[in-house]
Amino acid sequence: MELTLTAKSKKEVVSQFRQAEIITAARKVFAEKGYIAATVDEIALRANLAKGTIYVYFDSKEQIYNAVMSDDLEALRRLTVEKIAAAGTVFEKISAYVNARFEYCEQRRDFFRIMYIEPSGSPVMSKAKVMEWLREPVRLLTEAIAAAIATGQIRQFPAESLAWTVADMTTGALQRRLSSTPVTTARQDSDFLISFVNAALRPSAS
Amino acid sequence: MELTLTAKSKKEVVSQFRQAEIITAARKVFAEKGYIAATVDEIALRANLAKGTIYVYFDSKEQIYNAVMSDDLEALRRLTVEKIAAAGTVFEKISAYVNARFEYCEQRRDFFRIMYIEPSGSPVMSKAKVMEWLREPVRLLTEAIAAAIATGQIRQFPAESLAWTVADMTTGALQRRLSSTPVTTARQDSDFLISFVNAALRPSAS
Amino acid sequence: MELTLTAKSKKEVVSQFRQAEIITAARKVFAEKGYIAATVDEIALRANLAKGTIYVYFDSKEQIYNAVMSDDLEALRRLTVEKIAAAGTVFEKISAYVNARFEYCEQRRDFFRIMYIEPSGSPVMSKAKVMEWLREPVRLLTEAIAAAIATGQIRQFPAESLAWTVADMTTGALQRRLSSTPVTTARQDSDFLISFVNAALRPSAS
Amino acid sequence: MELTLTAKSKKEVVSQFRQAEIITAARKVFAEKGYIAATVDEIALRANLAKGTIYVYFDSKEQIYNAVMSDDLEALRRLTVEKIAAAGTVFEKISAYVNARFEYCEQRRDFFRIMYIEPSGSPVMSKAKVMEWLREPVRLLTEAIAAAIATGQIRQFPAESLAWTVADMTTGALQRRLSSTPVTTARQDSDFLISFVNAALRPSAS
DNA sequence: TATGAATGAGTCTTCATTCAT
DNA sequence: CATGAATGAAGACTCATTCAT
Repeated sequence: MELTLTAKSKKEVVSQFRQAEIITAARKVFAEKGYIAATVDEIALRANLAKGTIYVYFDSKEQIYNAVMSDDLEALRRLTVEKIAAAGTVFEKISAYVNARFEYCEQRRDFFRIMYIEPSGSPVMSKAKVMEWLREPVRLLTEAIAAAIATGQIRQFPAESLAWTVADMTTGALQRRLSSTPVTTARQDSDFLISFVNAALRPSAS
Repeated sequence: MELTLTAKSKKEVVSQFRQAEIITAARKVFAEKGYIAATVDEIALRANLAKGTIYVYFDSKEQIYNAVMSDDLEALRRLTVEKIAAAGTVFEKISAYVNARFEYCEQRRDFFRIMYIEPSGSPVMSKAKVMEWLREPVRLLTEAIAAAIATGQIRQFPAESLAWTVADMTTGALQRRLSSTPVTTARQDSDFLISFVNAALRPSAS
Repeated sequence: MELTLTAKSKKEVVSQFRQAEIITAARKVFAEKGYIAATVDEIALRANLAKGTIYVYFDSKEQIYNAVMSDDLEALRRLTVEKIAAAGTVFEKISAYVNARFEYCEQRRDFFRIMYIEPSGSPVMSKAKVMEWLREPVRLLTEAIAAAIATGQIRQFPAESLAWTVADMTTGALQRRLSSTPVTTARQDSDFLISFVNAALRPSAS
Repeated sequence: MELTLTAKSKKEVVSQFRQAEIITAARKVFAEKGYIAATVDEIALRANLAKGTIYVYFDSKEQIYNAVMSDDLEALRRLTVEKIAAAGTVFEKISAYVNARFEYCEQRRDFFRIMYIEPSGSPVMSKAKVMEWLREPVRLLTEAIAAAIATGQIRQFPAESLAWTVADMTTGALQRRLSSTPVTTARQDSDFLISFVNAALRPSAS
């Protein structure tokens, strides 16, 4: 019994290890080439596996892509949500969102490249899922903003639009950092964004 | 004499018409599929032409893509630049930028889809050109902002970062409108963006 | 009546003129590219005609090729046959063959290029015809040689093999002159061939 | 250990076998159609492989062509050079050249068909190489002839022209045997050529 | 007659996926 | 499980030929 169990576990461990290896290799390739131009051959090469082996762990190129995305999207979602939840004021929550994005981008350039640069040619099914993943932090932001508006802490703006705008500004800044050699530090960029939003939010001095 | 002239003109007109037809068809296909996944076959199909005919007017798929992009990028650039130039104050100039973008997006959804969604796999040469095209309006914005800061009209922010952020916010808003059925009107979105930026720029009441 | 006749003649003249123009252009293109790689487009270009016009005078690319070949093969055949007939002794006849070839090659490099370099991909039907055209001069040579052998003027060799060998030597020499910049003059080459054959033919001093 | 070695060898053997199969099939197709008219499809068909499989072993049609040519040209060159080197007198060396050509042609009709019939459209790079390959035996012949002339063994002729003429005669004879059903045996043809050359070379009985 | 735009069959090449070992 | 050879469906591009003007 135990033997079998152990054997199974071992297999599973190995299996998970392989999957992770493949995902890591695939992430790089997708980031460089985009979904369509990426070849399973190259993913296999970078994973130091034979092409056939890839198909032992994944059914299709699309499935690999989805695995890559789920992996990172989930991590990014969790990180962002946690940071936002941990923050106190709206200002801190917005700050938390921006910083979480910048941090994760620093660690996971490849993933961000896929996210921000990936074509419509990528598997469509996941698009909805992707949106869902990204939406949650914005929802948290929206709620915090709505509450702050209600208590007059900040100026009256449509809460959801505002939350999305914070997201857009962040995305834009990161995207620009990824597509060309940045002339400013990441810290400068995030600080600017935060102070800019803060300036806009401060209630008008009536 | 006139006959010859007319004849020549007619041919040229037909030729230009065909090119335009192909560009229109290609724009749709590129918007839907991205550069790599788009097939010349489908472009031909949508233009109601045989595949071979496409190659009478363009040398390659890449050339079609470049034609599509140049066409729209130049129009967008001109429109934006003109509107900004015509505007008086910084606030009006920012407003002009946002509105120009929203307007053009309204007319040219397909083009915006290509712009915002286009993969890394697209022809590289044009990428640099594209950047150049997009950069100019931001440069104008940057200059106006820098001047306004110098005269104390608006709060002190890094001018270029600010200009790009305006662009990012606009892009983000449009992108979201394109990828899902929007719940707000375009007018509401652009108005929000403008008032948000204005709020941030107003010099602190010290 | 006469009017009609004249009109017809004029048409025919023009038609023949056009055909000749096309053949001339085609000869050059076939010589440079070979049958398959040659395009009707380029033939039209060189003939200063529209592509469609080519098809007014010829039914197909193959027919153009055949016209080119017939044209030159017939001229070459006639020239060679006449020179051989005009010559007196075997030695002179052989000399005539070699010289006719060298001369014609000098004037019609393009044709020779097609002849000697043309692929198996060229229209097969004509191949047999081509052979027929080339065979006649060799037949004359064979007869002259056979007669000379019978009278003991020259050494005993299989007459037909000998005649073909003279043709081969000539062909080979011309071919080499065509494919690289020759270091010897045409005259030196032909003189050598003739003296070589003469040396071989002289009856053994028994 | 041995197992591994054997395994590896087996794969390599299979791989080499496949390459050879493809080359063999390609040789036939190229011989029949010429480089341009030959299709990869047909090569695959004749090799009993799918088209895609061809591209597992070769990168392009051109590469296949080069492989075919290198293969045979090198073998032909070596055979000829060896036979000439092994021969003693000039007469024997010439005889060796002719016989080597005839023998190889007997075994490798397809190759000779490509060689003698190949169009101008074939890959250009190899053309120079081909010439180089063919030149060496002629060089050996030239040297032997020059030496024999110097010692008065044979009549005075320009050595290089003479060597090329021997080559031309041989080529011509083989070409004719290939393009139509020969009425003479190969032996008769080669014997004739050799005796013909010998007759020409014998110093004049002064 | 002359034209050249339009056509579509045919070519090389790539690559996701399968399967025998 | 791991492999990588084999496959064949697709895609970009070419060009001989046709046909409306």
